[in-house]
Parts: sequence; C-alpha cells; structure tokens
Amino acid sequence: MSGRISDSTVRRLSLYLRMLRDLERAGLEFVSSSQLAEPSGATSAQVRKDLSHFGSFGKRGRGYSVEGLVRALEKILGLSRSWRLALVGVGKIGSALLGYGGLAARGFDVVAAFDVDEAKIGTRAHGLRIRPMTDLRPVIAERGAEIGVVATPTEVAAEIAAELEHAGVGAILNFAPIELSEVNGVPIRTVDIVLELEGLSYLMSEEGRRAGSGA
Amino acid sequence: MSGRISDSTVRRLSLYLRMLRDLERAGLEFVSSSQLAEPSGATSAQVRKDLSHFGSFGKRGRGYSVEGLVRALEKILGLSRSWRLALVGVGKIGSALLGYGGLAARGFDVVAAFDVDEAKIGTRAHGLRIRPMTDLRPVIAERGAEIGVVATPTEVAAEIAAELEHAGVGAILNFAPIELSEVNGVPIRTVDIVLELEGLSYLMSEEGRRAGSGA
DNA sequence: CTTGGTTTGTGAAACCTTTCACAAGGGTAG
DNA sequence: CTACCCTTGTGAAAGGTTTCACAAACCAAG
Repeated sequence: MSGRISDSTVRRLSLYLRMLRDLERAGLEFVSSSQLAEPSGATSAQVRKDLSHFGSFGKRGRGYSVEGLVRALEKILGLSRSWRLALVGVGKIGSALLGYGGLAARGFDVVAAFDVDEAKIGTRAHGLRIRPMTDLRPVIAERGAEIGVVATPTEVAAEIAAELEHAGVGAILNFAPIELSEVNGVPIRTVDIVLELEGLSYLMSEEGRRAGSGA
Repeated sequence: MSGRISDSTVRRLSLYLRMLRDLERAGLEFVSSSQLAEPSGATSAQVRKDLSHFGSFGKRGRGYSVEGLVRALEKILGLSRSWRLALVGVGKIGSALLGYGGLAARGFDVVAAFDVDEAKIGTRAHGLRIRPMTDLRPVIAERGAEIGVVATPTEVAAEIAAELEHAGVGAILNFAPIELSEVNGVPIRTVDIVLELEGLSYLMSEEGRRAGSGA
C-alpha cells in the first residue's frame, strides 16, 4: 500500500468522509463502495482503490463500517484534531471567511487576523482583534497557528506568503489570483475564482464553436 | 490538433494569458515557451504542447508574438468578450463577490443578485438591487446572464443550481461545499474552501507521519 | 549564400490515473 | 455443513497526461 498519494485521491477521500458523516448521523451501520461513490461522481472501483492505499477497511460481502471508516478517514486526513488559521488581509474575502461559520464547524479556527490598514487595526471583526502586520510573527507563534491564509491584493501576496512561512506556518491557503511557488516544503493551495470562471468561459465558447462549425 | 482539451490544459492557458498581458503592458514583443512556462510552474514543452492543440502560434527561432498570442488565447478561452453573471445568495460570500472589483476588471460582470431574505430584497448591494427568488427566471432572461453563481447554504444549493439551469444559464460556479452533478451539458465548477483546507491538513499530517515513522 | 545559434512543433517514451474483472472472503438461509 | 449471494481488495489493461528529444524553421552575422 501507501506510496505518494495524488491530490485527486485526497480530494475524493474528503468527499467520502463528508458523505460518511451524513450516513453516521442518519444511523447507518454499513455502506458499500458503490453507495460511497455516487455523490462524488466516482466509481466503486475508485473508492476501493483510493482506500486500499491506506489499508483494508472493509468486510467482503458487507461493505464498510460507517463509524470505522469515518474514524479511519479522519485519521488519514488529519481531521481528528482541529487546525488554527492565521488570516492576512481583512478585506472582502477575509471578512467573508471570518464570518463563515462553516470553517469552525469543520475544525478550522481562525485564531488571528492581520491587516495593513490603520483604520482596521485594533477593531474587532467577528470577535477577533485585527492586528498590524508587524505582529505577524509573535502572534502566530503565540497562538500556534498552523495554516496561513493569504487574502491580500495580488501585488503583495507572494511577499506575505513568504512572511507566513517564516513565521512558521505549515501550509498556506491563497486567495490571490497568482501562482505562489512552494518553498521549504510548505504546501500551498490557491483558490482562484477568476481561473474557474475562465474555465467555464472556455467550455461555453467551445460549445459555441462546436455547434457553429457544423453549419 | 484539437480534440478534447483537459481541464489542466485550460487552466494553464489562463495562466499563460495572465502573464502575456503583463508582458504586453510592459511592451515586450516576443516571448519564448520557457519564459511563458516559469510563472505557472510548467515546462517549456508543456507550453508548446498546450498551444499545439489549437494551432501553430510561434515563430521558430523567435518565440511567440506577445500581442498575437494574447489575442489567440483570448479567442480560445472565450475572453475577447465579457460575460454576465447572476448571483444567488447575497450572504458573506455573495457580498464579497459583489464587492470584488477583480471580476468586472476581467470581464465578468454581475448583472443580477437574488436572495430569499425579505430583509435584503429591494435593498442595494454595490449598486445592484437584490431581488426575490421568484424573479430568477425573468430577470436572468431579461439581463441575459450566462453564468449562474451559487452562494447559498449547502442544503438548497442543488435546487438553486437546477433553477439556474432552467432559467437558461450556460454554466454554474458553485461555492457551496457539495458536489453538484452536471446536467444538460451545463458545466459546473465548485470552489470548496473546506476541501482545500482538508487537502492541506492531509499534507501536514502526512509529513508528521513520515517524520515520526522513521524513529 | 553559408554558418551558427536559437526556438518551435511533435512523434515517441515515460509516467500516472482510472477502469476492468475476478479470486478470495464473509454472511445468511436452510 | 453446504450452497448461494455479495462485496472487497487488487493485479492487469486501458486511457490520459507529461516529458523527452530532435528535425524543421527562422534570424543574424559575415
């Protein structure tokens, strides 16, 4: 089993876990790979392959114990604990994140927020005091933040990411539309809305071209 | 050339285009595949392969004309025009989107906003009147919105997506943490922040396990 | 015109992911 | 215990994407 696991596998594991939690809440005891596959658009074989990288969790003829698999996936994904986030940039996106209860509900707590804007510093947003950038390092250390969130303008995103790494975070979630390069093995995920929209734009134009070229 | 183009190729094309626009603004005339590759973390061969699916845009020995390639990529990606977005759900994320100038700047204009909250309906957010869900169909038709944006709670996301499809949008951008299934060939992209964070959680835990297992 | 330096466009090879298909194992009913 | 039905776990095959490597083409200099 276990070698290097692909991003797409990890992504699917998260989706399986989501569904399993629903099933657990619903009181279901066992689930088959095909039931598990449906909501994420995967196949049953893919579910089994994905899980097989980490061990053998099912019972032949029965399926998987819902509770057992929830615990196993939580352990694999590192979700049996909660994580502390440090947010840099309390603008539109930053504020939206602070107000989004879904994060804390899933074990991601924002424990510190930073901004350069003098007018914001010292004020509170959703119960969190906004701090100046100069406090980045000590506050991240003191609060033990493990994940840095970059919600700044594009121009400073790379610099902020570097500072976060220096401050000791182990991973970065980036909302600026720029491809940040991973250094020191600190993984970075970028959420790039414009990129997603451009992907849709391509598909819609494609369709037009396809239909148009037939005539 | 051109068959079915993979998502990752389209994604990279967007990144090339971004860089090319910067180069164009900087007044550069020609660019090589290796220069183009750098910021997106691709290789020069990959850049050439990606472009080769759509035609032959470069000059051997010289590279690509910056202006020419900008126009070609804009055409390929459907970005020589602008797109109209209809937003459903003016909560935290929805408001953040409305306030985010980056969208309009890149040719994605939000032309309609809907919500179920009586208190919000009729008020204006960033110059846009918030409308009741019952107006969805007529307003989308009237304003000619092509892309629907789902920024609602998870529970209603699937239903809203279906309504948007019915109302005639050609693509959907979904912010609810749920995998929506494409129907009628209307493509859907989901931006799922929790999924990204869980991916980072996996990587950080992996690292711990790797280091720990050696001792 | 010829030579040399550069860069594209592209088959072929290498690599990675997904799907197939089936033996092995487990549960249940009689 | 036997017979039958299910579902897992997994090698092997298929399918896709990325990298390699090189001929073809272009430019500039002499």
